[in-house]
Amino acid sequence: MQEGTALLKTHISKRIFLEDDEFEHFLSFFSPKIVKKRQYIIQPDFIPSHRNFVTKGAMRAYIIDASGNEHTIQFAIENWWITDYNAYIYQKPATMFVMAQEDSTILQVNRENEIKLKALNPKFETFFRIMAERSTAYMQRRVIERLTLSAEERYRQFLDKYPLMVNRFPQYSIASYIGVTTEFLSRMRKDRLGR
Amino acid sequence: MQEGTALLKTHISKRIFLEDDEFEHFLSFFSPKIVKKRQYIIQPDFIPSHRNFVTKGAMRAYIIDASGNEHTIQFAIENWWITDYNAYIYQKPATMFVMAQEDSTILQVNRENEIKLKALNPKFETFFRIMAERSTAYMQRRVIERLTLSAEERYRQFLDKYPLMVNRFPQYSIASYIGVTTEFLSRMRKDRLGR
DNA sequence: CGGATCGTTGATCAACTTCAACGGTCGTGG
DNA sequence: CCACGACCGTTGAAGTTGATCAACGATCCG
Repeated sequence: MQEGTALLKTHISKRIFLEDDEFEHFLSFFSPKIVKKRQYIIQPDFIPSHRNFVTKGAMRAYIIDASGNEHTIQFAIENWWITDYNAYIYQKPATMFVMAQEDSTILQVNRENEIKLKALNPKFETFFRIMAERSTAYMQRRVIERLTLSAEERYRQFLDKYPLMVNRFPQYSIASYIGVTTEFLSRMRKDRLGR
Repeated sequence: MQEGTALLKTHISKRIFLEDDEFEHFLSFFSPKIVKKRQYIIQPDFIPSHRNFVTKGAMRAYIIDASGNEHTIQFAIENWWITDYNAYIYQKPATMFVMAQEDSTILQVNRENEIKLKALNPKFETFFRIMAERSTAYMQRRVIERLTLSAEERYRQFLDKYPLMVNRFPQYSIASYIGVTTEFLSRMRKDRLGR
């Protein structure tokens, strides 16, 4: 078994129960890939072929808007999935960049294999259903936070929820994730937070 | 067959293929409910027992934040699902209100029946997986819009995407959905939009 | 008819952005 | 192994966007 599959196995077993041979079958559809820091696995205008599970390192998905500003959509470190979700699901050209923030290793399924997996075993289908449900819930929480909290509160929540992310991603990317400019985050940290 | 199930049947058949008896089986887990204007089907602190499919009328999910301001999380008219997603999925106390904006009719599944359905037939599981995947994609688009667009652009997009919603929900609820105050939306409409 | 509900308008204010400049650090090539 | 440039965070000053508060008018419905 490849390096890193142990992490994915644990990840899966927290969501569904699989027999050993089912695990092996499931994992056989994934292939490992090494990505060097600053290298891209998804770029705008190309259809993203894979859903990616990070087994080592740190990756980041972001968009560049009409005025050239960068907005972080998602962070991913070990045990997180990352892709341009819309583009991957509907197999349309990506609008995001997904970039390695550190030298990383990921496990990839491509869209065809994912579809095969879902058809192969109802448990696999269940796994993807649970993932999607939780993602929806997660994204909805993010929408709610954006509607109801101030910039400072959003930053505090971020520190609280993702303490492991804080030191592995540049500050400007965290600023753009919570929806403020680098400068303003810098000022908040200086004026209002004890760090 | 109950009134309204025809809508749900069409809705399902756009996502998965079912035989007639499977349809009937699926639909037998749902029950219709009539909700009068201004009546609530979900309230904070109560665990939401149902996922709701609107067959007639209009419903709205919103949150009241710490300073007493209302924020619309979701609109639903005919053929839309609505619930407090986080609370329903994890069976925790709701944080949202879900209210009928017009006299409405909905079809309800409760959590236990939904779980039974998923276990009963892999196709049913697939249906819920597809719903969840699309919801994730949808919510992610909303996050991206909020990060990259101005208030005016968000309102224009709303008009563009949900022309049917505009006349069925009060303006302040649309304002809070796109993340501005009623007053500011009113001014935008006056100053900058031809209506 | 009368109150609730909703949208509008004006004046002022706060949150956050923009632009420009600077300083530190880190990694890479010569 | 040093120097230089990229990268990143910080700071200041001024500008915008959108919020807040208060008042008013219209409409709808019972």
